[in-house]
Amino acid sequence: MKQSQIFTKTQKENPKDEKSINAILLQRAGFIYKEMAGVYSFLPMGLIVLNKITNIVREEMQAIGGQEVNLSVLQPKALWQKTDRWDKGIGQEVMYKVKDETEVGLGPTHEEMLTDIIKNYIESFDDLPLAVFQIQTKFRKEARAKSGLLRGREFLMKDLYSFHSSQDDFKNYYETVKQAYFKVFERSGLKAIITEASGGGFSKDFSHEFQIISQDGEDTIYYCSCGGFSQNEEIFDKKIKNCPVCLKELQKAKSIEAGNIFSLGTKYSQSLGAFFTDKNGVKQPVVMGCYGLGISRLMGAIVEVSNDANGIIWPEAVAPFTYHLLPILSGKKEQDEQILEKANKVYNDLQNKGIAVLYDDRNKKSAGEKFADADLIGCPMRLVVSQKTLEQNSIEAKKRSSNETKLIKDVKQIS
RNA sequence: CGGAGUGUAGUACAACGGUAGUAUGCGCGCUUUGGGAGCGCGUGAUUUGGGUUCGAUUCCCAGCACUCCGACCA
Repeated sequence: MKQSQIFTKTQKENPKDEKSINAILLQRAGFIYKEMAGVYSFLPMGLIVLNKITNIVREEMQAIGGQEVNLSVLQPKALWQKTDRWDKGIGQEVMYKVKDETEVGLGPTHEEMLTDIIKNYIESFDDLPLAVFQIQTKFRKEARAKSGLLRGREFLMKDLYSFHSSQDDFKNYYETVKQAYFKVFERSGLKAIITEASGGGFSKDFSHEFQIISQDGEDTIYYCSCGGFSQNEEIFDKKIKNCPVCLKELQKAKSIEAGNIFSLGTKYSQSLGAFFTDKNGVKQPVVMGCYGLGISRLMGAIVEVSNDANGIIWPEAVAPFTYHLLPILSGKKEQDEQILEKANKVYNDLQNKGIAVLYDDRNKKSAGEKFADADLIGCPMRLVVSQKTLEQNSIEAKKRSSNETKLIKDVKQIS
């Protein structure tokens, strides 16, 4: 991609009225555009990143047998009344409602809708288990949207629901999902701490959050570095001082809840009539689990934990481009032609290899501005072609995360 | 939803109740090119509605918007 062709531009100044790092850097670098509090549009580079995270999540959900669907955003009122959530709880507090000829809600979550669908197809124990997920924009009327992508009123979320014929089968699948979540975070370049949380009336054994430690997080967790213990402040007994596993002193930290998984039991299957016939011919309610993961929030969290004074430092797996190629001109016509010829060749070589590269072909821009933009945008590797590198018949390479530069002879060395 | 703060060029900031200014961006010209380059010319703004006043960007009231703190967050 040629930088001159992208319709976004970087901004030198921090936006007024934004305090959180992710909101400041993502807007300055041109990844997102703020429409309202908690509502952002994704611009070309922002969408590339969002799609990369989406694909990681999709692959891991498919790997554990999840079948992808796309449920409607518009939700019928009658369905939510069956679970008594239209006038109470989430339906009353956070669902946007639209009243025209009929009244409908904009989906904040999809237990009702999906349970209502699957009950038409699940009849026998033979039809279970089943795991269904979607990656979709959710709407929630947050009383206080804040911190850029960390808490929005419109956001991209993956929601997986599982359906089982027994509690034991659910338990096994719950463990499988846990491992899949760890893979998602690891692939996204994040360290997530699995944390026990309040179970919404169910056992805390089956309610876990995946927390990413960050000062801008809204949650507080008590955890041990050994990985054996972590609890959300909501349920933490303050008398506990040491890790029950390794006996080390517990630590307290602010954190971002990037995902949560929990048991639903038979609450929705009973109220919506999702039953199956067991081996003995007895009618039983389907046992359910629910597993959420905020994809746009994850993008914000990555920026929160991976940045420096000059900008974003994208982990390679989610970076908008792997390489940022900068020709630095000399002002002398003959040399500049050589510099551009070399840079063009490097660009074409990388493109031909299928490697994502952002080429800063804005030749009116000064060297300083190009470097500053490269740091702000945060591609993992920077390549420079200049008079200096030409004299040594080489290209300069530098990792965004490091200050060291090295000269390489050819792009073959860097793939 | 309660509390506090802030609304001025695309962006970031100034302006005693009396001609709205600076920086940056953008356009043109020339000079520049390894960390947001220089000079010249040009472009471009007071959140909305009331009120006080001879006169309001400025003071008062209300709305709207944004940020922060709190409550809330299946």
